[in-house]
Amino acid sequence: MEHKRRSKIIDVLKSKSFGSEILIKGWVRTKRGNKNINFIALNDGSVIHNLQVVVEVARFDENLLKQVTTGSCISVKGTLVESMGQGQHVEVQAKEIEVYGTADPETYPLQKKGHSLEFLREIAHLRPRTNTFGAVLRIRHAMAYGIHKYFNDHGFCYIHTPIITGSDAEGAGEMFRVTTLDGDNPPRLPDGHLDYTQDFFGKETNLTVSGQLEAELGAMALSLVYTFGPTFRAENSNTPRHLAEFWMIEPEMAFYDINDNMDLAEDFLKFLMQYALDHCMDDLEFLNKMYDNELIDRLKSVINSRFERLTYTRAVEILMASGQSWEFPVSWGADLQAEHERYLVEKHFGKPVILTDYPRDIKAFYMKQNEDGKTVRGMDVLFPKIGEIIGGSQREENLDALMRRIQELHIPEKDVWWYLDTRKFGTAPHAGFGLGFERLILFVTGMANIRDVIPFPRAPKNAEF
RNA sequence: UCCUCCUUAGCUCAGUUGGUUAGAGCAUCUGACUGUUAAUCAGAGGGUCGCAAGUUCAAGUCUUGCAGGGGGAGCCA
Repeated sequence: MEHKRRSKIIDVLKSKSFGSEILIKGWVRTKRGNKNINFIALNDGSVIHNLQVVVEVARFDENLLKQVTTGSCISVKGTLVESMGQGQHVEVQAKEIEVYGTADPETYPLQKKGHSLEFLREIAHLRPRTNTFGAVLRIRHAMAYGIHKYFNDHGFCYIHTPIITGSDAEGAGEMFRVTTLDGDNPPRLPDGHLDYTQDFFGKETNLTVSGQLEAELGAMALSLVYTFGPTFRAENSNTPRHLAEFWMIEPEMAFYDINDNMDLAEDFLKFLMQYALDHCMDDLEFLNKMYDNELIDRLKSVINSRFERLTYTRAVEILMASGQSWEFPVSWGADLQAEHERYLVEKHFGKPVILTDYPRDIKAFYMKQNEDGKTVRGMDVLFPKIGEIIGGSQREENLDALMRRIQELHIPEKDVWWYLDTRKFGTAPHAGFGLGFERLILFVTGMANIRDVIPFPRAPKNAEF
């Protein structure tokens, strides 16, 4: 029995083997034509472009062709030919068509005409079949691969940190509880509190808000490590830049100080932008045309710019001298507001900015304390359009200094004894940062809402699909 | 969570100072057309105006509450 292998449309479109027999499979985007000839635009997700299938109506059963509608899935055997029409170089002259799955045109939600992104969010199970989400998902894949490639090529070891954590000391926000206790009738202690000793892990557990503390443990053995996994925040954040479930990349490097950390962050981001330009140009051109006319120029400009590095203190001086009127006043010691960051990145410098040496009271306990007693060696990378894309720091490796901070902030020592042990046994200067994967994808795709760069977004009041 | 705007046909929207039978484009269906490119042309079908209550002779339109969504802010990645 003859068995022919399916060709991917991305390869067919590049092929010049005119006259050869090929087999293609995919989903119908549109069908048009007249009673003599039909044109089917077929897409299999391998590339944003469709392959045109030419159907001589007389050669096929009428009922078969009736089933070929927008959204249906078909298999086509035919001859690869040079296109007689405009708009494409190659097309397939159909000889056999098999319908795998019909799609009732009366009820299939996707039309050949464009849909709003808001509507597509309501049909997230079908939106990968659109040009936009095909492009976003291919870019998202390329960025995930590029991240692993970058770290692998630079001698980093990929560490899998736990999704379920028994520590609530990470201090990165509200957590989702993980439990097998009976929600209707949970065991309670005499004082009324839940009795977690009867829970699955014998203690209170949550979904992770960061893999950083565990990544630091890895860096204290393997020197260069990174995590890349899901992260969960139970914050009631309703913005185009926040998700309850998102993916984060967290490299952690022994023997790096904050300047090494900044060098890595800048080089890493530029590598990823270049990787997108090198491997996703078809998709970027589509997004550039449909959503953001400056997208490709912006990616190139980031690659070619030197990120501006300055201290928080210097940034405050610039903001106070700017003559701008702020909704929130600028003062040393207060966290910078979105409007302040945007001014620095988009107006004052016109390129990515890395702010360092923040007041210690507005930053996490693990950041390396400076000699001035007021600031810590934190760093935030601020990007145009999306704001903070990376947050990181040199870590406090001195046990006494770290202990003082933990006591000041009333962090229970019993929860972080294992973290403190790294400072007790062979401590080393080290640094790291966290990159929000979806924020990276936002920047690289030019999409405006973070719910449109993850297949199935999780956000307050939204866990469908 | 706060501020603000929105919710009318499958989709995107219009709907006047409250007034009789709620409109358009696209999509869908039927027909026409010998190579189309978001094909084109002609015709047809398609609505509990987000949900609930209230004001009024009369509510898509005004008021209140609730739900969902967009934008901005906070929290952050």
